[in-house]
Amino acid sequence: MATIYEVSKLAGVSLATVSRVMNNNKNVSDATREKVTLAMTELGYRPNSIAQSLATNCSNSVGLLVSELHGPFYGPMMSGIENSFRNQGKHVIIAAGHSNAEREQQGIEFLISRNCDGLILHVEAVSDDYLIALSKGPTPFVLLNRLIPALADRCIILNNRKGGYLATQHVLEQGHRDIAYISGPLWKADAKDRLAGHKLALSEYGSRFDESLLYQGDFMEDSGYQGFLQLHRSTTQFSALICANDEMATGAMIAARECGLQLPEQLSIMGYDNVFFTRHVYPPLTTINYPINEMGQMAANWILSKVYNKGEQPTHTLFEPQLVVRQSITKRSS
Amino acid sequence: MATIYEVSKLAGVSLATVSRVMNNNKNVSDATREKVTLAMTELGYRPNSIAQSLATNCSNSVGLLVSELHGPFYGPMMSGIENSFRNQGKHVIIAAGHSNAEREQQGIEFLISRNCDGLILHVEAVSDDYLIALSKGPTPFVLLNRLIPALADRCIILNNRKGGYLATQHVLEQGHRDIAYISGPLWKADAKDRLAGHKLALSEYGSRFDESLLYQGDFMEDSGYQGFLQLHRSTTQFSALICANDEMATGAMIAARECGLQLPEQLSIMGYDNVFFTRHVYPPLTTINYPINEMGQMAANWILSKVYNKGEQPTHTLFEPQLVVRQSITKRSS
DNA sequence: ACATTAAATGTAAGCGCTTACATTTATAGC
DNA sequence: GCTATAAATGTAAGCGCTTACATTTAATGT
Repeated sequence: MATIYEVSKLAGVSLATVSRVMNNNKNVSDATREKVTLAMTELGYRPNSIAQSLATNCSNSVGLLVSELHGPFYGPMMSGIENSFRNQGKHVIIAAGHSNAEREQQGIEFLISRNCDGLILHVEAVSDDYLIALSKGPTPFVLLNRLIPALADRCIILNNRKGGYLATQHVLEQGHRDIAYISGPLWKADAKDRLAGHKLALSEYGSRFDESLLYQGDFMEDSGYQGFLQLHRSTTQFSALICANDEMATGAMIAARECGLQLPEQLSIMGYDNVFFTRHVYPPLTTINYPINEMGQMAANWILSKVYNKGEQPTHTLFEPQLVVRQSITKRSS
Repeated sequence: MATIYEVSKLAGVSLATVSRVMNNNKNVSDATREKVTLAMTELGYRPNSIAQSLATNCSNSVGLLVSELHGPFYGPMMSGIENSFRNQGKHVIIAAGHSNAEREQQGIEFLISRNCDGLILHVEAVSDDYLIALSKGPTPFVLLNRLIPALADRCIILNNRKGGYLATQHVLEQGHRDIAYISGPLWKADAKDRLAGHKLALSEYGSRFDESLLYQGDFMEDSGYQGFLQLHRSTTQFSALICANDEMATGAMIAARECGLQLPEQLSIMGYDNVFFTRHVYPPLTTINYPINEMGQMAANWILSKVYNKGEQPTHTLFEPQLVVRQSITKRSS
């Protein structure tokens, strides 16, 4: 691999000049710029980005930590992010945190030790305090889907309470009154917020919240399955089931069908997230849209502007959910 | 950020010694090793990986190019890969190629210019010749899901012909004789191989292949939808439909249902890939398992062994598909 | 006690770039 | 034609590490 030195020799100029044309410095005459460019192509020269990073103290890389690399939720998020970065010449280094405090922390440290200029973090297990301490460090980061009041300006979140409200409102308006709910793990803020929205809608419509109709899941498919089974066994009847995310809704659908229920006739089911496969389950799942792709892009923007002084300042950090009506909720004529 | 220099000063040793303890060089007395370690923790020292890379000419990063970051197929692949690498201290830089020759090439060049030590490529559009030329270059790479005879030793692939055969065999054994087929784009080797397997099974069972029952899709959902519509309009009848991947099968299911067909009673549908959501569509899709996660790990192994001399040599590069029976194929009692 | 050898440590030259500063060359004003 | 100023180019000192080689120190044999 040719180095800048060989280019300078071939072009008959100094190292500095070659560096200048590489960095589009204005102080180079057209003639020499031409000479240098020629020499570069002749040698098939490519700048060594490592050396550049060392000299400039900027690695042009941003770290992205997500819980899982697979799964319907993270894909679109990473897509939005990679896209924004690549055409700015930044690259993204990925790591998975597996919703586990230790591994999340390892991931973050790994990314930092990799000299990332900035971090985009989708972490669930690590504590607020840890993150606050991290924010005192030299590596800037944004948080996706997590609100820490002390770090509010770097949190890009969804209005989960509103989403929870929207979901329940829709179910209520279709005439359902006996509504079961499978939540996420309630130590996670988003799970809590969604449930809060649910309760709010209930009370606004003069329905009271029934503890025996609540099952706490873990956002994974199987807990939706288990949740339905448990709810179904209990004595309290319900005509609709709201799940705090789509995977659990899917699990619940499978369980319901196994229990002989006709869907959606005998049970209406509601999801949350609007993950791509919700269109494909049967019946197509009514759900709440989570604009994760856009939020990913916004996170990328944040980094681009705060770390690299490129692009516009991110304008909003609070995104709004939307109801997506499909066919898993039927009207209940009472 | 503390540098090696400050550590050496605090510990009262030379730079070289500090470097030695960092790299676990045996020629350091326990006493000084202790001193240095102490100084490091006291200063909160972290080696600058950029500087290390420059000095060693090894970036400890491997580039991963996939068609899309989202989608059910790539997630598990990336998962397998990231996992293998991280606990070896390597990091993965991702880029998306979007099944488009130009963007794939850009992605590869981007990754190379980023000084990746090795590349894992899932490319579809770029030519064999380009890849062969690339293989003469200094950056080693493995190919995932693509066979180039001249580069066979670095191709990790699935026996797609066999998979195609298995799919059709199963359908035939359930008694179906009139079988429609929605293929992938036939310029792609995998699409071609799957179709070849289909034809082979057909002929082995004394059934002939009917051109009018073939529709060429593009592996995306909508082409399954369109494909079914076109096939359905034509005069030739069929009791089963085999799709060259799960997304198209899903699209076809939707179309079939829209045409008033009862699934699976009036039409059996077969997928390919065993993407995670196939369990969730209705009826659950019978399909062919593509062990993409394992193949990703194998690719990672390849890099680990060839580039970093770590881990065992990858043993096999040809993976075998397997039939996954669910409920989308019914027995045809003729 | 001394030479011989091995182990531990230090010295200094890179790795391929950027950039402040110095120097040279061109441009303009008189 | 000569100075004042701006533009173009060059010089050289880093950036934070690694590593070949040189040097010092400790261990061993006699």
